[in-house]
Amino acid sequence: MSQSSLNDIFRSYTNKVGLFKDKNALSSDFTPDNIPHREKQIEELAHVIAPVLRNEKPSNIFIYGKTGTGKSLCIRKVTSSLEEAAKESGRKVKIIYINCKMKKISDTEYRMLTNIISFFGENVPFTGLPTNTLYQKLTKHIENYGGSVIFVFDEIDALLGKVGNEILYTITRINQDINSSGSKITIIGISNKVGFIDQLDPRIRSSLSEEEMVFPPYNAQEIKDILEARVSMAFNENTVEYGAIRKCAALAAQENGDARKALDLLRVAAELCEREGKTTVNESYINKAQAKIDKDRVVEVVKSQPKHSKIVLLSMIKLYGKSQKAMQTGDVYMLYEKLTNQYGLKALTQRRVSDLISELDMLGVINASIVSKGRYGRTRKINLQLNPDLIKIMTRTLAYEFPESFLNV
DNA sequence: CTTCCACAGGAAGGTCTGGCGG
DNA sequence: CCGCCAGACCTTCCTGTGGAAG
Repeated sequence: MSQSSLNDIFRSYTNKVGLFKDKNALSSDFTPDNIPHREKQIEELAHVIAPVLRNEKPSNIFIYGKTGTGKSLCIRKVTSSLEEAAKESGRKVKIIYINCKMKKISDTEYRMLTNIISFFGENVPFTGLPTNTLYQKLTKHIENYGGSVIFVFDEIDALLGKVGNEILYTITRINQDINSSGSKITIIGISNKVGFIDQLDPRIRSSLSEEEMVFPPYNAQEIKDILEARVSMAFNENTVEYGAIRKCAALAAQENGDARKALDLLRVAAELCEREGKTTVNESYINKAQAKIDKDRVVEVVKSQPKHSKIVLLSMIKLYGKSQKAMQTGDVYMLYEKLTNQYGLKALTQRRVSDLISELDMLGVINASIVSKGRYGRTRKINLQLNPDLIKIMTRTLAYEFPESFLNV
């Protein structure tokens, strides 16, 4: 690229009035003053936790709703105004908001506890101590606090199994143990899996769902309202065509009424548009944005996979390249073994590879389902229903790490 | 109806890393 | 320095299973 064209790029940025007025308004952690179509839920939530202001213990709440239905947003809104109200009336209220899905931060029992304790101002070593010690520390902190402590566990379904049961059970038990100290604990659980509550330990289940709330998916009309409100905040006037908004809403409504998705689409579309130097976002950019989001996600995931997982994926791409049709675990494993040998690596067991395959499935890189072929066994049918473009990109991503000869087997 | 394939996927345990406190 | 701990990542061993073929 010549120097002058580089100058052009920068000049065009400074001279032109951009599309965006405040891009922040499209980000997923932006809390607008007004949350459309959630007035009822917000009111109900407020009623449930209001007793805090009278030093009474509110019911625990369990909130269910699909991704992008405004659960976290409403909770954030309600808890922050509760904090304000508490400050005015001199009540002690502490909100402990934990997103359980945060990798490396709150996805294990130990890390979760570290995270919670940090809300009380103590920094615990991120490894090394026995969990027991952490539980003791936490109990002490809550006892000493002498006010209302509200735990918000967002995406609580991410800690299914032992981790979740252990933590939730202990926290509910702390509540009973410290009755005398004046501290009160309330738990708000947020999940996007319907069946989550049934998979919990019965002792926790009843206590967690004293109060239940459902956030229904937004329909296309509602998403359109949301988008319009945000568009006027985020963009300069007359930069987004109505058709683009409609398209966005339609796409997002298809995907379980996910408003976050709609906002992402719009943001990416506008970024693409801006990059091309155009001044109005129209429908075609929404389509491009959709494709870009999908592509970026897959590429990102593939890049961050560990080596063996990449080789497994490579095996699948090669098999797919040959036959263009679905394959099964055994086929993939055979090729995988061959490849690892060539690379001078020790192959993992089939048991492990089976897990890697199902991980790739969950990450949406491949599409696998269990099928029974009667006499010919029961296995995973693996499909790479990716477009050729994506397969090319994946191969290139993988080729970056493996020698050329390796790729042409 | 039974058989039997080709795995799925649970359980338990091993090994390694990074880090604690004494 | 030691012994201990949590967690990531694997292996070993295992039981379970949908449905075409016989």
